[in-house]
Amino acid sequence: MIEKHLLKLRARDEIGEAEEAAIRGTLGVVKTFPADKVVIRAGEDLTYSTLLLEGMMCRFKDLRDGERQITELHVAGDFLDLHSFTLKHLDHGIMALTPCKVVLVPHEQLTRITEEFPHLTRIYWFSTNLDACIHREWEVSLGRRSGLARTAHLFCELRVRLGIVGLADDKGYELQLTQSELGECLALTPVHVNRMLRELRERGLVEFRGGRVSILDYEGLQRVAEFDPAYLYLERRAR
Amino acid sequence: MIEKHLLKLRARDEIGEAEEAAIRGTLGVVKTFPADKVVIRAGEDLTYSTLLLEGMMCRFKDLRDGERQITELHVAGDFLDLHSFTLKHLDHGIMALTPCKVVLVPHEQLTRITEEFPHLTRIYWFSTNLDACIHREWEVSLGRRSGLARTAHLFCELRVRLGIVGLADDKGYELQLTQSELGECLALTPVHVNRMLRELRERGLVEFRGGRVSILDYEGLQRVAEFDPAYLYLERRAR
DNA sequence: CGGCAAATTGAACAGAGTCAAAACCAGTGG
DNA sequence: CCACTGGTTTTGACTCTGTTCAATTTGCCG
Repeated sequence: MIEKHLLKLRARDEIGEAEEAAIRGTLGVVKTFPADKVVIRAGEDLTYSTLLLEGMMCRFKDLRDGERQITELHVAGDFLDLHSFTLKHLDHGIMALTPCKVVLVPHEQLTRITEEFPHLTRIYWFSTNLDACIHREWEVSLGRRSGLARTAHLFCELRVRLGIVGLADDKGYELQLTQSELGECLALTPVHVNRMLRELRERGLVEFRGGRVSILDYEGLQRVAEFDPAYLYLERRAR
Repeated sequence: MIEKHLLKLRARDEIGEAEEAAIRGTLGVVKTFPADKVVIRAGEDLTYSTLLLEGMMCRFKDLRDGERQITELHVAGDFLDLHSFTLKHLDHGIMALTPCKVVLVPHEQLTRITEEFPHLTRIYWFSTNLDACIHREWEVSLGRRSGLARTAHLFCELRVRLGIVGLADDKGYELQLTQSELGECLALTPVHVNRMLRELRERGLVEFRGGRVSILDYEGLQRVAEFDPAYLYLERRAR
């Protein structure tokens, strides 16, 4: 059930037998959500964290005028709100972008981990820091990259992150998002997203169509995006 | 020496005597840096974290064409790179914006904390999650807010964060940044920053001049910025 | 007093937004 | 089986926020 989660953790650090067992011991109820369902509302009290097993979710913040900024995409294997363990409630919402399956992890279980498994604690701490790395990279995208580069960059990021959990290869990956939703990630209007997708397609870099990203020229795509995967910390560190 | 750091922590949680002593026990060498000095380079191996005692620093990422995005500002009392404890090296640089004083905290001391002080560990984990909250809010600013609102929002954020450590009041606060540096935070050109500052001044909201932010109408400023301090988690949580 | 970075202002330009319309596509019900 | 519906995608024309380029002014400091 948590194979993808373990793949993600083990891409960066070693997880021993006892630690894996400890992780399995924290798992609670399994739940499913339909697409577009808001799973966690900003501000609500949380006593558990949520591990994404299948599907894609996102963190988002709404503005007064109805605009929405998606601040991070989540793929299978990600903890959606491990940070709620320390924050107790979130400053943002979390919603399903596709039908999703999750498993809940009660905070008291995580407290137990912090008291009995210091190394595993550091791994989970790392995991929330990795989210922060992604946020920073998105700040750079939103602040400095052109619409085209921004779009390309997102496709590169997903190529890597989905690749870690076996959901992407050099050919591409499934991505069930609308162009509007892409726009909510990229801070572009749906109209402009469409233009950027056409441009990337006409340049022979990627094609996004029918819920699938087809990578035509990964090298070229990375060049347009100025993509450097260093921020995703793919090296395995010794324990 | 670390009064401001304790003020920051205690604004959100209780710190007991033993914990305070433990924190003091982690402190290593004190260092000073002149303005504009890059203190930590992206990618370099780190074996200590750095606590800012005086001055202002920032996290930044450079792009190929020489552009720079500042992804977070740091004020006295902040850990600049507590996340380096789990990341081992940073995906971004850290530089001084003003003359600064810091104290180094060796990672082995932090490891000791994680092994002996679970509650304090959670507080520091929270602290890195708070940085992520700030990153998310900046994503919203960079993605969705107009130049004017973005500028106003930054002034509001600093009013709150500097206020916590006693460096700001309702009148305003010291801010030794150039308009170019503000532009690197806001992803605006220096020329446009200047125009936004004029607009804010002419509207009677804030005045930024001679290294000082003078708040003329905080209510109005928050309204323009759509500023909601919830993302800074000012409530104290019970232990 | 001179030098130089920072701040300021104006004018032309461009990337992305807005508005509007058409094409496409999947699901629904007669 | 097919017309209808509503959401999504696509394209064009016009607008606007913020950039670029260029020149001037201000202010600090040796």
